[in-house]
Amino acid sequence: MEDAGGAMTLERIAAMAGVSRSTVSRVLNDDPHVKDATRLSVLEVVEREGYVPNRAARGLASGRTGMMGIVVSVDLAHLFSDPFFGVLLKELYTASRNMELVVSVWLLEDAGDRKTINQITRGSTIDGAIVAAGRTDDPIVEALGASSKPFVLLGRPPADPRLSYVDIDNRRAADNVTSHLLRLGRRRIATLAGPTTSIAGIDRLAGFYDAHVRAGVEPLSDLVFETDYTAKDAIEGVRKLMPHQPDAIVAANDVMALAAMGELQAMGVTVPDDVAVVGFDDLGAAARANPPLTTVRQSIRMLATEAVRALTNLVTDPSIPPQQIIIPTELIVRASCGAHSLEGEK
Amino acid sequence: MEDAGGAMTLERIAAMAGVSRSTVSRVLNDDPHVKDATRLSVLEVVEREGYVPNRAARGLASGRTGMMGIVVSVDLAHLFSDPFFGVLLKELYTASRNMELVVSVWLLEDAGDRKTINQITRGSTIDGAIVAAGRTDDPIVEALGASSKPFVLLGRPPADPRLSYVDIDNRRAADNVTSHLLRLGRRRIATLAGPTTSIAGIDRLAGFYDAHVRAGVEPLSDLVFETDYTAKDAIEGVRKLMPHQPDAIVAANDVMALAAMGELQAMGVTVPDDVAVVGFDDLGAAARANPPLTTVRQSIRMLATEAVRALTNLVTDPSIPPQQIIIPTELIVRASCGAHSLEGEK
DNA sequence: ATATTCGCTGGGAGCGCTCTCAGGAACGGC
DNA sequence: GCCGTTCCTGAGAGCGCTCCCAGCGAATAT
Repeated sequence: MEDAGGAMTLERIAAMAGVSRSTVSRVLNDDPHVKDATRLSVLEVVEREGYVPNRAARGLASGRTGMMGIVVSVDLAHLFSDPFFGVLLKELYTASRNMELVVSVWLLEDAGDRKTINQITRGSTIDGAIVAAGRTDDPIVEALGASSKPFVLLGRPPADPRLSYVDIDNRRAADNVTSHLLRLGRRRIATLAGPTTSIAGIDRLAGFYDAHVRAGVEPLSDLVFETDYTAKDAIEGVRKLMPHQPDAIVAANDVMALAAMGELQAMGVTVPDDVAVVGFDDLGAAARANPPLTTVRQSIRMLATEAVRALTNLVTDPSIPPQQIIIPTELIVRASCGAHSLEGEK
Repeated sequence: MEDAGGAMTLERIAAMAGVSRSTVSRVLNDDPHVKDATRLSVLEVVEREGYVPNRAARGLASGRTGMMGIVVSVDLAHLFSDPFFGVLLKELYTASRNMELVVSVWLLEDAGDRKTINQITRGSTIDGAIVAAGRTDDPIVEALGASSKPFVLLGRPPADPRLSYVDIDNRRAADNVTSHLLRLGRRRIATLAGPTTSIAGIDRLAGFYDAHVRAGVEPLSDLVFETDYTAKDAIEGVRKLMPHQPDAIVAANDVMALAAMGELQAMGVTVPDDVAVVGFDDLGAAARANPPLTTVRQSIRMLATEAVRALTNLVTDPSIPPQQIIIPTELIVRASCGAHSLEGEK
């Protein structure tokens, strides 16, 4: 398995297999116009030699690089404190591998980094990009929109129907979890909402209202507290909300739900008897909490798989319409909502 | 700034600037044999057009791709629960960007993933790799060693002098922090050691002993507890160690140090008066702990910068000897060691 | 004055692939 | 038996760049 003196080329593989360069190329690209016997003998040589085609040559000749960019334009401190990104990266990687794509990473620390933006949008390094942008008015989104480089956003952009994106159904999920509490008889449901600058925050709050409207319950404005998704904000929120006597709290993520439970218990409030608490994300810690946290599970794997699939479609055929995909979520009922018996409900 | 109809090429830039292809190429590659006036006028056109050279063509012609692989072969669950990797990735990215390199990511979930290993070692996708491998007998290390692809390991390999690596000085750091405790009069110092399968664990334990030997203090075998770097192990360790009456605990990382402090306090033991505690990593949480944790700070930025630099050297000139670099650490003295007054000591 | 060097520039070859086109072999229908 | 069709294969061009060599004019040496 050593290096056999200099780089292997298509031509050399062809000579070894006793066919032409073209035929080997066809085999490598799954062209059906090759006799099975020929294909097999070529593959045998390819396998034996551990031959890997030269990506640069391939890219130059075909115009496609087989590389996908993962573009991250979010506050980095914020990014890595949350295990979400690591898992997302891993799932995007796996999905890309399944599509035989190489993943390159582009971090935009400074949103106005023109040089990097230029390389992403105009450079020939990547065929397309999957973009995680904190703000949807991010310059990279605009720059990609103006270029002809295909890209897929992670997270629904505010209202631009020309963009491709993959997102979870935040609104319906928040509706479901809130409805669950209403069904259990809670009537003074508070929420630790996400920031109104994030679409996810807006959507989750909208779902919270949807549930109330459908149930014919008046949502109480005193019971809405806006946060920045942090444990600190959650604790402050609980202190501000408790005087208004909520009987349940819908937190916009698990980090806040767990912090809220802790603070409630420190205040001598029983969860879920006095106040039910539900979260969003289904972090590993949610199941281990005391009481175990009722929450919304989102499949990051599905999100990643669909994002890569959508991007591949766009790269393969740029004339197709924007790809807009919503990933369903799953309500995970545990004890913190006061309905342990319903465990397993979807 | 829109796309100006089809991809821009060297040739077109050359025509616009009124020079030849070769001259533009020289300008782009910082070749000194270009008149300043010519260089300026070419750069002006390049800038104005937002021209980005075709990476595939460049790679094909030059034999170098300008891409660096970050190869991660560690248990992924373990990986992303620790903020370390995220920070490392970010720093590696930044260092690479400074060197005009594009970063591609390769995760080896299954260490025996021959196809991926083959692409890394024999493919022409990357010029070289920076490798974070959990075990040094990882197949990817062996495969890279057998290939001619330059690579740099993050973390010292056991004893192979032919490999390039960058590591922090774990042994000296552990020595320093232990010596610090000895200097403060502690004589029954326990340690929550890392696993003996990890070089970092071995080195830190060796440093722990070094300090004792130099101080003429006999280390007590009852006071060494081997862990897997987890909070759970730390708590178990504290329970096992306390009957042997240690007056200090050296934890192999901050996660364990913090867990140990918590457990000690739950047992009614005062930190640092009864038992001093020190850690390793200087996580953000270390400074916020109560009492604030004395620990060892390692510069991940420096680690990343040096790794990229070393790899660049190897790629540029494959004939140079293996690059072996040790990054110094810094002892951060806070209150948990019982020497608050020494704050700021290096 | 001519010979030699030097600084700068242009042209040609070719990196290893893909893709189009052309053509030979095998096959069926008449 | 010939022609049209299908199946498979090979040859050629060319993707956009780098690198080497050659060549030009100007500066320096003889």
